[in-house]
Amino acid sequence: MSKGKPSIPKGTRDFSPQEIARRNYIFDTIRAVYELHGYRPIETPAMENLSTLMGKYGEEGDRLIFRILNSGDYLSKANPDTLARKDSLQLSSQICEKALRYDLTVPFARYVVQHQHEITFPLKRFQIQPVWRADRPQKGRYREFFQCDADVIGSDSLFNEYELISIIDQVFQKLGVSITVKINNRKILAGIAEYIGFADKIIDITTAIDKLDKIGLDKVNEELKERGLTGAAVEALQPVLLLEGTENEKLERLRVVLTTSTVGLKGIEEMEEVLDWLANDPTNCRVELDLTLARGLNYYTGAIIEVKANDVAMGSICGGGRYDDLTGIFGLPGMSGVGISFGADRIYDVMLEQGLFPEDVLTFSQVLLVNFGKEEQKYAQQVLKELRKNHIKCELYPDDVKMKKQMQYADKNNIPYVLVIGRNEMESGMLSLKNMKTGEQKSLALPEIIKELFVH
RNA sequence: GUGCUUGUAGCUCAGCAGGUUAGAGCAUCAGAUUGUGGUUCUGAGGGUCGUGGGUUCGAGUCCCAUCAGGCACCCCA
Repeated sequence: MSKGKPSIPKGTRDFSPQEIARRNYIFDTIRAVYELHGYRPIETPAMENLSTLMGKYGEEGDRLIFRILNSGDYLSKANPDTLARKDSLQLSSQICEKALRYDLTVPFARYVVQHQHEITFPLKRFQIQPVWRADRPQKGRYREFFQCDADVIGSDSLFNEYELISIIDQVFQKLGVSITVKINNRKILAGIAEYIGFADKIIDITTAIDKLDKIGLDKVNEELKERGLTGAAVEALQPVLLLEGTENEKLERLRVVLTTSTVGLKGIEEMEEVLDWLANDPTNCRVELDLTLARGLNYYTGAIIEVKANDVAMGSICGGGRYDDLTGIFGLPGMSGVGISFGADRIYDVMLEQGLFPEDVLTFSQVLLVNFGKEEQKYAQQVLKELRKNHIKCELYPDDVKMKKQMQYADKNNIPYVLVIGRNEMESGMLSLKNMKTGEQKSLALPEIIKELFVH
């Protein structure tokens, strides 16, 4: 980097018109599907009180929250001891009251509690906004990125799980992304932990077995022992890890293993019901029961959902699950919710890599009017007005420069048509409409031009 | 927080064992073509080789430090 050159923080990005156009295509698709299913939009502030966020994402999560330094003489309020000890973590909680939101789910929980008396439950809401994480950026990982959440809160029905999976299926079908939906249930995982005698170690067990396809069975077993499991427990876990067959076969076998676990059986029941709803309205994509799927923040209590793009090396592009008591921490217990979140930026990367964006999303103006000078421009001004009245996106080249330059402008900006209005055209009223893709040029009166542009 | 890796033009890179005024392609701008773009041809602008120090007669090249990117782990969208 040379000295004076400006830059932006690591892990953040500028979005140029092309990128915005493509990103909007993703947002619009998701939004349309959400709306089709009765979800309603909300937005929450970029910053929350730090106390709202802290402790909701685990120890690691707390570390990754971007804190906002208080304004004014913030050091005077800090505890002198903390300051002297140079205890950054503790100090930051004394001099930072606000933080950038880390996801959309916790702010949503806060929103629900705060607005509980205005809300008619169950509430179906969606939210498309950026979130920030002080993570180390790498492929498919940014410090500022967009999440597209949909949640149903205040309903225990597993129909919601089905509907969200169906939404995932529809969105990716529309976008042309080939995916696999992986589902699991936290209760089944709890049952497994109980079955092997380490109910209290469920987090350790799940984070270890989550890595199965990444590091292999042996390494997972090693890690399980490191995390405090006995050899016998690891041994007992093996048949569960290696389950195969259809979704229903897997569940049948699990039912035998987990026969003594009430939670486990409940999880199996839940899973069966979701699969049942799905059987009545099959998805286009594959929906797979994956017992090694343990992801999901620690507040998930039921279903866990994760979406992987097929044939692309990319982390999950959509995730979700059910949380029975998310609002409990904010003083509203017993409110169950289930939600999903599309990672727009990762979806963007996948689609770009696979060339899935339609060409026409890059078209802003439908037609460019050539500028030949003052007189012609006056005529063109009226044409512009008429086109716009007919909702045709158009623009006039603002300067009287040579035609080549104006044509290049149209070409570079993906403007599919150029309208040439010179002396001849003004006299005859027949304007020259050029199709930039085919190079074909037609001499047409304005009403015909409007008709022509309207179809395309 | 841990490990690995890379810094040369706006972008992608070349620069051969340290040796004259640091190169290419793409992009940009201009001209060939003053009413027709995407192809072609010609030309131009643009670099204190990330920064600081060291070794040397001489450093883009070697050494050290530092800063900044990238990738992987952890965790996650």
